[in-house]
Amino acid sequence: MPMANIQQVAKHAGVSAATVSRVLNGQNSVSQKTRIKVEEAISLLRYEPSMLGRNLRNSESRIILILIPTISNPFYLEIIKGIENTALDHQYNILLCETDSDPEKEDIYFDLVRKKMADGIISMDPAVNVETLKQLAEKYAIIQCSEYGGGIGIPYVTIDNEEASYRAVKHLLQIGHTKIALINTDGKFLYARERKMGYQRALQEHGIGRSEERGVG
Amino acid sequence: MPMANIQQVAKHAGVSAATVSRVLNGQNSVSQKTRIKVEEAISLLRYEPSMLGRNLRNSESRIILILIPTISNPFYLEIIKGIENTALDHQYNILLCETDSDPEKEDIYFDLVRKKMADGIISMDPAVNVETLKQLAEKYAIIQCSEYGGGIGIPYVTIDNEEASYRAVKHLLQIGHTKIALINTDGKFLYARERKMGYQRALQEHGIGRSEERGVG
DNA sequence: ATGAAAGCGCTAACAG
DNA sequence: CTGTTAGCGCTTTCAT
Repeated sequence: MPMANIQQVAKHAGVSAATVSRVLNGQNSVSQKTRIKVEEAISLLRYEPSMLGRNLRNSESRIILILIPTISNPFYLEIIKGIENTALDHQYNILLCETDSDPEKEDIYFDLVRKKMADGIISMDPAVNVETLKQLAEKYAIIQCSEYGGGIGIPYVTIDNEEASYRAVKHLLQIGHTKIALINTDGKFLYARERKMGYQRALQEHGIGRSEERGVG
Repeated sequence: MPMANIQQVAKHAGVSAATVSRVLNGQNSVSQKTRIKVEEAISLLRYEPSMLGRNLRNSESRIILILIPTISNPFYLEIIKGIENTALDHQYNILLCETDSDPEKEDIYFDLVRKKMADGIISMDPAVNVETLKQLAEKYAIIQCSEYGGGIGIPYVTIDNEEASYRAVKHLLQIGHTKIALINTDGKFLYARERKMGYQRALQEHGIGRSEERGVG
């Protein structure tokens, strides 16, 4: 006995498929009486709506790709969990894609969105092919999500280095420290400059001037 | 400009959608000339076949669920990679599902196959709800894959303990050892008895009898 | 509040 | 070798 479809439920309930669909999607334009009839038919037939039909009709897959260089790196685990939980709350599913930072493997996954198997990509692969990603982003939902992100012209989420640095120093000040050093890297990196700015802002708020600065060979 | 569909490709190539489909699926019942016309139209329109249409038509999602208790356990990583590679070779995709051994989370994933969002499940969660899994297995493709598997009436893959033990001992014998001990656990476990049998089989083949056996408090 | 009808994009059976 | 036709299961106008 194959799985019942929406038509059979409709017949059993003595209504049209459209009405069953309305019940399924929680539209309030259905009378209490009808709703109950439909719900009974649904549980009687153990009906489960098919995502295949719905997805085609809605032109969506409700799948999001997450690109990571390697699944073995625990750095990504917490982030992935967070993404996944939020996704599930919104009836989306996550396809975890290990790229090994290999353009060929990447391309397999890009194809998935071209073929509408996935609705979009959250890339956490710093080595991702930025050109391809940019092109894809013209037609599909793409997010660049890593500290390397930003500045390539597609939506991204990254670390607010200024604020993070500010908060760290602020914390140290609040618990009583007054001599706080910043160990930083070369100012040619944006994130280094940002961190320094946050550091200085916190100190200035407490009326503490930076004392000396020195480089390391 | 929305993505072209199979009809538009057909029109451009001056053939029917059916013929385009045949080209797409590599059927050899298409003349060389027609095939070329179609391929030209495809690349001209940058056509990418939609999996949504195809999947509905074929009543499949080409997605397989892998259930694991936690993604953080490196034990599963190699296995998952192996599964995934094989899956990709066969145009299947893997949805990695962390269950936390929580029946509620499990159920979310079971629903995915009931709703035809996934074609089947490979469960590597020893704590999986066996009853539910058995029921699902009546209608869907379910594999139990872990050392705890087997004996619950659904297809499974597990370790051949007898053979593994046999091979280990055999190896030791081949490199010249003759006094080989088996450190085992209680015989009430099937896998313990199996390992012992493999151990003995190897020894017997080399004409070596087991010497003594003792338990540990 | 409800139904009829059309259509999402594709493939397969059948006919020629 | 190729086209016509039907239909996978669902949602959404458009009527009523």
